[in-house]
Amino acid sequence: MITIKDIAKRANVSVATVSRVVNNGPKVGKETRERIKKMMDEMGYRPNINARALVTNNNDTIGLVIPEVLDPFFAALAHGIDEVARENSCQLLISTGSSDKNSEKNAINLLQDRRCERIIFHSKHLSDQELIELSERISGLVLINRYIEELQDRSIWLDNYEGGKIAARHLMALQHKSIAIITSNYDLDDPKLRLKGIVDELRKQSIEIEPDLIVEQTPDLLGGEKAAQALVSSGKMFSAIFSYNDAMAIGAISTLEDNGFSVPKDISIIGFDDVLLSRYSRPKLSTLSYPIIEMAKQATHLSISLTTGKTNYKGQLKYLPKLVRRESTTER
Amino acid sequence: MITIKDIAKRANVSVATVSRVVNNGPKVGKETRERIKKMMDEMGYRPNINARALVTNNNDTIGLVIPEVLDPFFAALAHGIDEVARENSCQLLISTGSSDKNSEKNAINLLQDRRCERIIFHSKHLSDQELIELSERISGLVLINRYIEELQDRSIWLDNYEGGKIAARHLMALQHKSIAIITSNYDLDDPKLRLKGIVDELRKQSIEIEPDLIVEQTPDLLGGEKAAQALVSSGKMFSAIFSYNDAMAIGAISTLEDNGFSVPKDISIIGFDDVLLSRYSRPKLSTLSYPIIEMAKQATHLSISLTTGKTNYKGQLKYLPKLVRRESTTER
DNA sequence: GTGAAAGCGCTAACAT
DNA sequence: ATGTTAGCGCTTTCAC
Repeated sequence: MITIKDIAKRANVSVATVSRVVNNGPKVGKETRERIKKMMDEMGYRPNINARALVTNNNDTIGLVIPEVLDPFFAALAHGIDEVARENSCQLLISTGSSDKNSEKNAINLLQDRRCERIIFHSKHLSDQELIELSERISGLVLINRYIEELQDRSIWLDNYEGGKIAARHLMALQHKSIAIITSNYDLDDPKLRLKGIVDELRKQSIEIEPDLIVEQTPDLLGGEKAAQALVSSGKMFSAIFSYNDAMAIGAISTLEDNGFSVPKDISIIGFDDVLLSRYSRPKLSTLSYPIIEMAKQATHLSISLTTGKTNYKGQLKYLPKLVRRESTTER
Repeated sequence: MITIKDIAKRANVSVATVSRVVNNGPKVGKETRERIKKMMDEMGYRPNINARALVTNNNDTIGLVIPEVLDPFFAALAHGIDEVARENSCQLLISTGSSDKNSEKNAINLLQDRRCERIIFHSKHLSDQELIELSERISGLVLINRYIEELQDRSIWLDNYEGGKIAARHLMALQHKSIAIITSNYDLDDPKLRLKGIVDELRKQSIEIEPDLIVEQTPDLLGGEKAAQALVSSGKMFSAIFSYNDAMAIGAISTLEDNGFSVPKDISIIGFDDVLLSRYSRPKLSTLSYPIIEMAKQATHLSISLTTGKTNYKGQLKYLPKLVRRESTTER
């Protein structure tokens, strides 16, 4: 590998000068600059990022902590970050495995080992306090999908509670009175808030949800199938389902139809997230939008502005889901 | 940030000794080792990977070059790599944007700048020769979804041609004689090979595909919709569709049903890839499996074994798609 | 078993 | 405008 020294020698200048042209620094003669530049790509010089990082403590990397990359939701999140990162010539470094407290700590540690100053953290297991402490040590730390008051200008989040309410209003407007709920069995804020939102809003109209009609499962396709199976087997009546997310909703539809129920004729169902596929499911899924890509992009801008001293981020911090009405919900 | 020096000072030993215990090196007294270890996590010491990388030229990173991370296929690829990488305490570094020759070069350069020795490369635009040259400079370079004879023990690939043939046999077994094809409009080997496979196999039974019934589109949901629209508008008759991938197939189903055609009653359709969602589409999609996660994992093992001197990789290199028969294909 | 010291490739004072 | 030099934090000979 050819280094800055090789260039310096070949060009009869000092390494300092070469370094200056590499970094587009000032104080170097126009002629020299051109000469060195030419030499650099003749010799195929590529700066060693590790060496640079060692001295600057910045390696133009943006870290992302998520549970995994296979879930389309997280893939979308990663995608949004990647796009903005590239615009700012940063590379995306993914640290997966944030499925419990320890793995979250571990994931963030790995990023710190790399002296990664910019981190988008999808944390669901660390305490507020722990995150506050982390934020003091990591200047570019941004939380996504989580709101902490003390860190409110570093939190990009969606109002899940309001989302639940919006779904409730939609279902009530369609005259549904007996509503089942398929929710996640993970002990997290998101499902709780969505659930609370719908329950609170229904209660305003004196509609109560039967406890038997609230079923918990893993928040994925398979979980949706199982949940729907449980609902069907219970023998209870209901005309609509609120699903924690689209994946569960699509899984549920699959099971419902297999059991002879037509969606939405017999049962309406509304999802949450508006993943790409909800537009292509049969029937097309009514859902609540979760503008995760946009949020991810903003998080990245925020993180970058945090680390470049310009604390001039004026973007949005809180997002609201929007009702996306398609075919899976209809009048009772 | 606390460094190796701080530990050394505090423990009254030299940095060399500390370095040895960090790396579990030999030649350090049992008692000293314990003492230093204890001190390290008391003080919360974390080695600086950049510094280490500078001297060892290895930063325990595994690079991945793909066009983007949003596509579920590439997300799955990334996921497989990530899993094996983590088992080997490597971090996944994603370099996206390999959508043309220049961006592929650029993506791989960025990884090289980071002195990343292990790279899984999904290359569709660089020439065989260019890749061969690259492989000489990057000891852990592995190609995925591409076969190059000279690099055959570093290529993990799927036999697309055979895949086309398998689909053809399936459709013929169901008595279909007039078959339409929805393929990708990207100038790549994969669509060409799949197309050639099906055409060759049909021809064996003297079935020719009408040129009007071969339509090219972007290989995604929207492309599938447009392609199906074109097919429907053409007014030509056909009883089955071979789709380049599942995304297009699902998009096509959407359009077909919107136009009053029932799948598979009126028209059978077979996809390619067996993405997670094909199991949950309505009707469930018949398709050809593309074991991309498994392939990605093997690619990672291969890359790691390439860089650790043990060239003892004895895993699979070539993969065959398998017919996954579900509901979207039926007898004519 | 342990330490001293050189050096990885680069940046950033500080000279000139 | 250009050069000299001292590190950045670590690994790795080579001595002892």
